[in-house]
Amino acid sequence: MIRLSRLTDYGIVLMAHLAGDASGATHAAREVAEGTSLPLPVVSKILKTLARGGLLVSHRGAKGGYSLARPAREITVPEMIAVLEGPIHLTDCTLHAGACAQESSCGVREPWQRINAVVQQALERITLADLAAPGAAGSVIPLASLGVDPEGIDSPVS
Amino acid sequence: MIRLSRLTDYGIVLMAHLAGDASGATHAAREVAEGTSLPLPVVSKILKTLARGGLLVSHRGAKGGYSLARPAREITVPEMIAVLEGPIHLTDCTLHAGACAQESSCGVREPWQRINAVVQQALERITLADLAAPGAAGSVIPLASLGVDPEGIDSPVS
DNA sequence: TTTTACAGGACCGATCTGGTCCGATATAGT
DNA sequence: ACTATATCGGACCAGATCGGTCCTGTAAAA
Repeated sequence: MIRLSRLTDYGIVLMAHLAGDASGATHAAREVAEGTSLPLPVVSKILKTLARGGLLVSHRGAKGGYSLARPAREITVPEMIAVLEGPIHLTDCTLHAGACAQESSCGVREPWQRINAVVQQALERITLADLAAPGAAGSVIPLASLGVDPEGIDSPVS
Repeated sequence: MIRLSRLTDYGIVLMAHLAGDASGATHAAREVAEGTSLPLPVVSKILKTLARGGLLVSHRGAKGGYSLARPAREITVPEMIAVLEGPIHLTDCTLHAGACAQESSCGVREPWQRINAVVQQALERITLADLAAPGAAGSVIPLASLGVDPEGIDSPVS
């Protein structure tokens, strides 16, 4: 369903949670787990992945924990996705050539590359800061900058 | 990886193959399988799904086969995806509320709904006809209409 | 009536995902 | 120095999903 895995979903929620504080202080995994009502082992695992991917910095030992490696405004959605589950590519053939037996006759491969890029770019304009907005609701995401008319969201494309 | 399943990928290739002829004639599963170099059982299974979803019309019996239910220009990518693997929703919580324990505090849910819509809309502007272009290459997909500058595809977003 | 070809399943193996747990290591405080 | 805390890195497992095959029934054409 063009979906991302639940772990990735959780990961972004965790990132948003950390960005929500924004005091720059470190937060232990346990603390984040309680704050998000997610099981500690899962949270721990995901935070480790995010730290290894360079989106979080970790501090070991007592009073240790995680904090954002960069300001929330500079961390994009596809970046998080890439760290959590690899680079975005809708189909196999967008990644490596030769997977399809008849690249010559199919003519679909090249268009997919572009579609892929379009999705990637659309997501790239959304930063963690957009997701971490406390009250949420309303114009959190600058839809206009995505080249999409907000009014048209619910209506079919002509 | 924000990917769609291989079956879906195949399905779109098959649709493109059928759209490539455009004489409106019916094509048997075997014929399509040979034309795309894909195993017959797989092709058969996918074509059945597409027919059940209303994107293809089937003709049984001798000289039977499949043909497009509508002109290629009127069949969009998300439509095909929806038939092949259900509606597009990036995360669980975009589909049904209550899956997340703390919808109040997380503030991520609502933004995701919008992101989802953005991706959906971006894909909706691409029709089967765009994918079926014979020679392919070049400006098959009207990137301009997607609100994306073609020159920026390979360069990072500022 | 025979042949062709779709309809609708059941079915299975392989892979991936979600989730848990463990020992090792590094830091802060006493 | 010692202890408590908390990340690091990996192994590990059950369950779900996915890709793929096959079989029986039914409709249409020759």
